[in-house]
Amino acid sequence: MRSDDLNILLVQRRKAPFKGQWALPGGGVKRTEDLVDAARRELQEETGIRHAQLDQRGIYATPGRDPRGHVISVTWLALLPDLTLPTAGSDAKAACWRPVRDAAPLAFDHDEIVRDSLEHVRGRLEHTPMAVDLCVVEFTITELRTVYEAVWNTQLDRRNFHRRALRIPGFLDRTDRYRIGSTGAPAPLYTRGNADTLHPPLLRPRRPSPRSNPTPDGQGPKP
Amino acid sequence: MRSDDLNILLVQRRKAPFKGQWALPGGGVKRTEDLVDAARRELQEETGIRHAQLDQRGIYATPGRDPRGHVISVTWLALLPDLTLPTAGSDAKAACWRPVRDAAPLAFDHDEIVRDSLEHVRGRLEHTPMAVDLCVVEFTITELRTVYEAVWNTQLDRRNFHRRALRIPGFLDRTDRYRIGSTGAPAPLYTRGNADTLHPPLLRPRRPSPRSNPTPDGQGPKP
DNA sequence: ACAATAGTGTCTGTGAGACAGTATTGT
DNA sequence: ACAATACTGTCTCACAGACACTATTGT
Repeated sequence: MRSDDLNILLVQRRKAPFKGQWALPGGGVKRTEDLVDAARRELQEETGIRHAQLDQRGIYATPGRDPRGHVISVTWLALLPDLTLPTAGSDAKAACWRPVRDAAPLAFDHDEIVRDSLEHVRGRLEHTPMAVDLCVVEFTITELRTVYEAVWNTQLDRRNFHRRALRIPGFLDRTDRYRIGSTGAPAPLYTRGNADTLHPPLLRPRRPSPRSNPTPDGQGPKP
Repeated sequence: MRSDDLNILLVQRRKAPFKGQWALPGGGVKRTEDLVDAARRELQEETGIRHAQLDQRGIYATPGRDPRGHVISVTWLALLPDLTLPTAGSDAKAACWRPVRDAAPLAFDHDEIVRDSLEHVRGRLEHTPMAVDLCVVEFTITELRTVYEAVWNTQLDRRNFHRRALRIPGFLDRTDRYRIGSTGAPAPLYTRGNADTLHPPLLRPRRPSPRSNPTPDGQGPKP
């Protein structure tokens, strides 16, 4: 998450094929190495990022996806708040964050990988506290809602989201601190709870909306 | 599906390691071969089954999962109605269907693979017409419900299931034929519709049940 | 007649979505 | 005073789940 937008981490390729083009960071696995260790190592080598929680996502093996031969790629997913700044590494000329909307076109079949992964995250946000990974350690309900809105690319009703999020047991732990500095009432800060699945789930809107358009009511209350 | 129960296809290993033990069918990929072709070939060699629709499921690469070395396994999933009888092939001493409940213990980490895959199928049944793959070409609503009950390991209300399944556009196409032979009214036969996702989804019961136990009302109507 | 199955209808509780109103802050 | 934000409450519609009833078959 960077400035209320979902970004992905890209590197600019130093070598052929696709030299100079943008791609997802990655590389080969060594013989003695577990897959997740290889992913972690490549991430660090190419972007300097450490300590990210990597979750296995999928595998891509269509013949011809890599002009060098029959390359099988295992993809990994990590969600980070906006604190990290990537630094280019050995195999990469440069590294940067790019809004996921504007990422295409990428090298290899990485557009497809990004598309699949985004859809995966969208679904997982409903049943896991994964969105918390995209917030700083202590966050407000509004900041959490901003994450959901960015990933789902929708507008959510502020009040209904608030009510539903707090109803889920083990999702959010309230602290005794508040976010101040901006205009408005001070917003309580929350941390991630101990639940690893959300019951009930926090479902994204599915119907086109029964009564009216999904327009937030901007007008104030009657005096 | 065999006799209202969800079964998985197992082979008995002919060679070490785990010689004589039951395992999922599988084998190595050749250099020129796409992954799905390798899976299809191994399935046919070891069990004689052809023409199954294989979907990629996951990848398993934990070091030590195979005593022969660092083996990375890509797993594939196919759902079949109960017409097929496996025949043992080259690398397998025998092949059989086994109820998924009674499958453990299997060779390697195949118990874990089975567990993950079952959970995956359980979720997919809510959003895809995948359950139809476990029925014969023309099936009754009751037969379809039996599939859902077997996979989810629950009892579903006959009438509510009926109503909800038929409400989903593109899920089921009614034929003009009926299933007869057993007692009771003739049941209309259906075929799979053209939808590839279910809107609205056919969700499995999540709450413990608000009013009473999930007991079907066995008693007949009042005269 | 009776049991078993298929199909339809009704009722109720829960929850999502829409929206009003109040409280607290900075400008 | 006013704008912006946080929080609470109410209303309505949709639907899941529970269950009653009718229709059609075989024994």
